[in-house]
Amino acid sequence: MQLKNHVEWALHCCSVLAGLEEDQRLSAKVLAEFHGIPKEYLSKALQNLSAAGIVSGTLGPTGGYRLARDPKRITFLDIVEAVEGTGHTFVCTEIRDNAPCAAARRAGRRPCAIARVMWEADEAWREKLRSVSLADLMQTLARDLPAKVWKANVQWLSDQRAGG
Amino acid sequence: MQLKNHVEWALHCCSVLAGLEEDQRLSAKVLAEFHGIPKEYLSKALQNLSAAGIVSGTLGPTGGYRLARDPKRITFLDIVEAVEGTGHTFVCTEIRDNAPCAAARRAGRRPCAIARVMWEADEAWREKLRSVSLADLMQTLARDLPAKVWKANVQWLSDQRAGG
DNA sequence: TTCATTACGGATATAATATATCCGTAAAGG
DNA sequence: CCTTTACGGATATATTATATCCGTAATGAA
Repeated sequence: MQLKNHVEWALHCCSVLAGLEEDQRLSAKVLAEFHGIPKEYLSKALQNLSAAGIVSGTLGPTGGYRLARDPKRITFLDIVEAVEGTGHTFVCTEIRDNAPCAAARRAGRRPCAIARVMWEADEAWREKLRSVSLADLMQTLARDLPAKVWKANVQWLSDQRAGG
Repeated sequence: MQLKNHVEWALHCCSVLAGLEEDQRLSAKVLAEFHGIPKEYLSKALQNLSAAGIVSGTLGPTGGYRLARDPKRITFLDIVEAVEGTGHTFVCTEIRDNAPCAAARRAGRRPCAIARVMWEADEAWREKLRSVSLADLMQTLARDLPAKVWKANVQWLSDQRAGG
């Protein structure tokens, strides 16, 4: 069981967008080149983020993406669910009902006890992702990344827009 | 991202095995029939459980599976990992290094800040699964299941062995 | 206007994984 | 000796992930 690489891409793109000035935008092309990933496929992830209201995309030569709201109010879970969906990792197919001796009385019954535990684990996972915002990540990155590297990135990104 | 159905099957099989008397065993065939699932494919899951030391399989006409140790000492995580593997749901491909302007200094560095958060969420998921034992599940089932249903199941299972 | 650039979305192709079946082997019991 | 069993390898099919391609409409610049 693995998350799709869209999740990794989306998280990194959001962290880059979070470092932008208020009126700046980055195109899918630049984001793809910066991360060394295929542009067309990345676009799908960005469109998911857009549909989820996490980023906002605008058309035209000066268009591109920016965050749709304050990084404090964007959680890891928001981003992950936007590209990966909101389903449980565990899908209960109610095989308890398949027993040849099983009573066929399924109405109004509690969910399978096994599924309940698995879903609680899913919720613990979600709760952790819900507890970390994009702003939190930026703070961590500010500590982790050498200022030199940070600056080089910012420079390169703004060059892309300038150079055309 | 979904767990494979082997996880559901393995959990249900273990819960059935946990209800057995000390010297009883159940064959893959009976377990498959009881759950209405394909025997050959279920066998793969049971063999994984066996390799992980969760169940013990014996050959011959009276052979089959039983739990390899006390249900108190078998956790949901043990079972899930036996069939699903122990990998993280989030795989970090270090795309931060793909930036055209990135310094190529990867040695001795902390893991990516994004990956760290995602892995903490994975750990929260695992911790929850680690906290619930097969014995806990049996207690829940004892409360959930009407005595009548429970008895019918036990009866059917022992009939399989008797009837040949 | 005209043109280049962009997000967006549908259609399609390819690779990887999940799901499943089949069969041979060795062990164990009747 | 025969049946039943776990076990493991090989193979087939279905589903999903990954990726590409192209048409459309919007936007800004020349």
